[in-house]
Amino acid sequence: MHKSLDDSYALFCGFSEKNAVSWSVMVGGYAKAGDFMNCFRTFKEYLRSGVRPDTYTLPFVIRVCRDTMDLQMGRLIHSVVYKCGLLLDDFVVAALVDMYSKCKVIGDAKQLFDGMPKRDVVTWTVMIGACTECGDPTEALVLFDQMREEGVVPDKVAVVNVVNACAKIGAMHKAKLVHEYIVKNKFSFDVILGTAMVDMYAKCGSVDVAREVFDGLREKNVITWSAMIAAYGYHGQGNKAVDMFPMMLRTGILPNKITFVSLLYACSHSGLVEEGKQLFNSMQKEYGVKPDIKHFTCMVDLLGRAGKIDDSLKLIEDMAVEKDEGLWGALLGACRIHGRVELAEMAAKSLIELQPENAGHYVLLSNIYAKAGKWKDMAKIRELMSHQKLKKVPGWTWIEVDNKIHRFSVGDHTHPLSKEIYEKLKYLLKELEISGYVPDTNFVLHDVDEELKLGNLFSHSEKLAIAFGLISTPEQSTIRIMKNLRVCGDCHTFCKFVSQVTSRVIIVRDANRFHHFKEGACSCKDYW
DNA sequence: CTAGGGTTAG
Repeated sequence: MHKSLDDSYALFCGFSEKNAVSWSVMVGGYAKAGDFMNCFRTFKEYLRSGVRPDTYTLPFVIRVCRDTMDLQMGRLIHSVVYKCGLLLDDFVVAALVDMYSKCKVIGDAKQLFDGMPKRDVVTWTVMIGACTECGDPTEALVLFDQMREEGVVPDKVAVVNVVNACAKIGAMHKAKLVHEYIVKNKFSFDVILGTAMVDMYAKCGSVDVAREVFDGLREKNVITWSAMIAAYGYHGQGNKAVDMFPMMLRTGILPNKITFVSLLYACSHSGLVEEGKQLFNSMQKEYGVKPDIKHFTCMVDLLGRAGKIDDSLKLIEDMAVEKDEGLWGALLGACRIHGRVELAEMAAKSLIELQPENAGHYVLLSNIYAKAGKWKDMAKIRELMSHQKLKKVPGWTWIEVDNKIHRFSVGDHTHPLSKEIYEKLKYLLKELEISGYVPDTNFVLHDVDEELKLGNLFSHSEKLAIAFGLISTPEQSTIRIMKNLRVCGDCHTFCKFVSQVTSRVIIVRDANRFHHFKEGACSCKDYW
């Protein structure tokens, strides 16, 4: 397999004097060829040879650690870096930061980064990407500002990383600033930057601006088209997503696996059952793309949401692909919508078997029991959860006001305007109740009495963020919020009423999709 | 002799 490298290695072994260059060519050669074993082996020989590893060789081995997620080896090499006195070297540190971030230990990455008095544009870029990767895009955006303050001029790759941070956090105002920056500094919209921008605007809540950017791009490839199709999907505009497909084909671009995931997702979230079936049936026959578990999951979701749960079961039984938690999750979701309690139990059991530590599965089943009034079963699930010390993932909601991102958790009192927020909420609830809003305590998973439940529900992070948005943004302006979990059923109803009573458009990005609330209705048509 | 960039389910 690595015949040519074997020859190189034989030749290399014959060198009477090996220097840093010949070592690094050999180590790097194995790394590039994906031969990790030999890469590490040669690197160890290198260390033993007494020649000091340098700024050229080390990044190769560190990148192998990143690609194999070998944190242990990564830390070992970090200690070698220290011994070689290369902790201020941009190439080496950038590689280490990248390795730590892919291994999800952002603290180690940041510590290294902070230890450098001067950092080049690549090292900054890697650090910015690391923050986004590890779930702190706010920090990524702060770093972008710091970088410029220190006089480091961002290039296109740096900007793509910032665009990604905006996309991930959904910060529309920041997104526009970054866009202005790109235009002002005359970065050309190549296909990668262009695609990242399409994705950013869509994920910041504006699928129309995403489309404008898309239309303005000179070059588009299958990734660009897939990003646009996916965007229509998660904004609930399935028809537009489906319409893009023939347009894409006409430009001579062929679909890949992800294009079909995006298309099927769009169909399932807009109730386009026939269109979805047709695409699913044609993907292998006409385009040579073999359906994998994700495509099957979309189909289970598509059929299940539409109430065709038995068809969806049939599909699961007949499929020749290994079943995973996502698949059972889709079935469970359908059971939740259509009140199929017994089948839900079966799906939940499969899910819990696969992932006994995932609290979300228990919560979903518990909510299904709650909706069906099966309190005893619900109590059993809760008991199971507390027995295993399973905690729900904490929910957060973000809102961007005055170019600052404000974050709320349930019952949060840490915001400087906390008092005003709760007063607004109280006032708002009175108004909503007059319009017919009834709080739905079924969605509260706590063993507390009704009054406490109400208090809890009242202070969900979504509601706090919306109340804050109402008091801190101009009347009539759109309110955009982002949540890390799925929006709860009561908050969904709440948003509809708020949009009605306050004449505001509210755009909510939750963990799964966008909800556009306007005049008392949601773009998801309650089909989520 | 080196480095950092875009799409996807539940």
